[in-house]
Amino acid sequence: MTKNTKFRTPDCGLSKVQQMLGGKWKLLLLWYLSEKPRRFGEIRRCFPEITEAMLTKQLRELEQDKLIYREVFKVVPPRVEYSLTDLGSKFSPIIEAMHEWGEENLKD
Amino acid sequence: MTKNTKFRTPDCGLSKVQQMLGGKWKLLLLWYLSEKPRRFGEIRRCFPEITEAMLTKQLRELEQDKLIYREVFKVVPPRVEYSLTDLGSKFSPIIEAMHEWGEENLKD
DNA sequence: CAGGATCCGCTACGATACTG
DNA sequence: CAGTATCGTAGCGGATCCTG
Repeated sequence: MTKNTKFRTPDCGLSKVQQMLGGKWKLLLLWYLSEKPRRFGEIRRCFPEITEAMLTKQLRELEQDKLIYREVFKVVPPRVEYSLTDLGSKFSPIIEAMHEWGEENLKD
Repeated sequence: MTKNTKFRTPDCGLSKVQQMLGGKWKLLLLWYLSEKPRRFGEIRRCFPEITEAMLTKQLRELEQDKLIYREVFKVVPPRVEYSLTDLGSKFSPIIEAMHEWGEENLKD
């Protein structure tokens, strides 16, 4: 490689990844959903620090980016389940690796 | 696992990772430095979209987090070289994986 | 139960000018 | 060459209240 065009920013895949997963809770949410599908309430209870508004927003963004799937059951009371898409599933090993790296190396 | 304490936020390794690498340019910079050590000017020229102030800030943060090493040569004109630390090197396969995932799956 | 609607502060990001 | 020093801004993240 003579020119390092591969690092030029906007069209680089890595940049897109960062934009998609830059949100403060995105990685945590994806990681949580990688275990198994979850209902809104479950997620909320698992991450009490996130406000409902914020949680909704992040979930919607992940949905728009095709990382998670949102299934609405037409029942009363309402039931909504979030799960990883294929795309999201393909990413979860990376999240797992990031977590391991953090656990092993970030023991301040 | 009966309780999902592993997802509880603040003490989770994944959260720390996100805080460390959440910066808009951090991943790109680490990736660039994973090729080989670079001087400040080289980095700047490779990422003309980053202002000098921003670049300096991000590099300093990466340095504080022990991901990169900053070596100052006492010469005129000044020469400063940035390189990955062992910690940073251990993370670069993950960056590579993120990039590949992006390239393969984000072709909108 | 699973959200939507507002409002708002902070700080991450950036533009510009200057320096050892 | 490799930075600092200031200042300005947008939007992310959050608090709070409301609804199908």
